[in-house]
Amino acid sequence: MENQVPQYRKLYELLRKHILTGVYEEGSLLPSENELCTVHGMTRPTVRHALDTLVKDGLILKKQGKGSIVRKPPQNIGILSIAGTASAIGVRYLKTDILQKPEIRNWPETFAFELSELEKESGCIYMERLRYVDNKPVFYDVNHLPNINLPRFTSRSFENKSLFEVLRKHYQVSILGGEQRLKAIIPDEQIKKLLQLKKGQPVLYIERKLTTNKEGFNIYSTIYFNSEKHTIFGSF
Amino acid sequence: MENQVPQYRKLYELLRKHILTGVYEEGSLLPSENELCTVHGMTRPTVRHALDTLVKDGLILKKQGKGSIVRKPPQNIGILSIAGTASAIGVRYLKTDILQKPEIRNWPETFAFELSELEKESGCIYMERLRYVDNKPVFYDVNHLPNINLPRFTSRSFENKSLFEVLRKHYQVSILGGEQRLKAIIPDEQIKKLLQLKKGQPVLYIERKLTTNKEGFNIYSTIYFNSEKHTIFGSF
DNA sequence: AAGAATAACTTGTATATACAAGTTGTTTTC
DNA sequence: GAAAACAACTTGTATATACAAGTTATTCTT
Repeated sequence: MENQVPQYRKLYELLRKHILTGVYEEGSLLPSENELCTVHGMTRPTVRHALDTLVKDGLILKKQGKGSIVRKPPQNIGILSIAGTASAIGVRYLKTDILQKPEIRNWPETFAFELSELEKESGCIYMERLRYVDNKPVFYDVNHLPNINLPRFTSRSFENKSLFEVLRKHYQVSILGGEQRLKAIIPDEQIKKLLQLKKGQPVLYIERKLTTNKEGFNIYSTIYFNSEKHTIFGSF
Repeated sequence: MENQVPQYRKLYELLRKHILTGVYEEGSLLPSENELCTVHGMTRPTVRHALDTLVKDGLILKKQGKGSIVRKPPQNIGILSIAGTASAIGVRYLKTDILQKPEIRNWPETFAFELSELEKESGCIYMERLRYVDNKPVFYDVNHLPNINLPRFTSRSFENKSLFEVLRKHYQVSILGGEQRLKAIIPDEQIKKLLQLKKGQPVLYIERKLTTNKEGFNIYSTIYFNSEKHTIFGSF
């Protein structure tokens, strides 16, 4: 009754947290499968299920006879973490301004992607963010998601958490994949102002649709990215 | 002795082939797990392992109580097929000009990526291509690959074959993954001329490193893309 | 001391089984 | 005839077990 979260999932979440918070260092070994079994009171298939999920996330790398090697991040969803051309460290100190708190709206008249009936009916949650590296704006994103089964979502704080993290943690929504289109454009005045661009400086323009484990629940984002001092980085 | 390929892998390969060749249509259901068990003489965990791999590939989508839905693929490597904003059909009629036939050179002094010792020693093969959609140039790429064990490579024709196809077919080199960095830039005069750009039109600039199944064999590309009428499209 | 064999670990593959939970069509009930 | 109950499917989770295969450190042999 009370135990709707499966065991392998719990172990996965725990290990994931420990990897990301640095309990296990990059390059070191996770406890062996048998150890994890005895410690957490489960059998090997269950433990392996959890580890498989971590492998899929790219957080560990398994080697037969050796163990599970902690791999810290690319942590990209598809393409999309920011790598500073000088140092990639700055990423972790990314600050976020919420320009528009999540609010319920109608879908825009013209939309870059096609919506399902369910999505159309549900209405959409809209939010805008401006993100800073070294106190300079580099990343402006506009997000649309369907208003399906997300209790209290509009009152949550996203200040320093990623949107994905909130969805994963509180609503068990995980990103399965997606598609995106990229262009180089000369931005309009509004974008130019927001990103504090120099005259003639082009921006990366990205339209994305992310599919999730919840049927009919997709996340739509439009991104404007100042690539003067940073680049969009992706590994695959 | 002779049976080094695991059963789940065989089943995976078989189902994969059947999905890609159209034995199962998009949206239809795969045989149930129990059916697959009896047909192929294995147990459910083994069958499920095979199906898990297909899910990871994005070739099927499982639904509890329902079955495994065939999902045909985008099947891109990372980002990088071109989708015309008007019609994506034009892609197939992409023409290629070889501006610089493959030739052996030294590695550039400054290079966007770090090279291994092996790669440095081997020298590099260099080639440039300009690619057209509807007889207009949209895509200019500069490629560097290490000169490791590629007999007769510099004398091959790449006119209408993809570089990857030649590598795969003739040298058993397959792409495992890679990383890339993207920017929006204002191009210099040379690029502007090559891509026949209007004044002030920015281009997408991409640096890529592709890793292959051959240890120490990576492919490095620099791409300039005119995104006025087309977009870079990727799914993941 | 150097190399070969071994033992003790690790993950990989596979079987056999059980019940939970979601979906769908059929049967029963009203 | 319509709604509720049921049965028969589907995939999801989990246990218990066994052996194969790769890695590493130790022990034995030379």
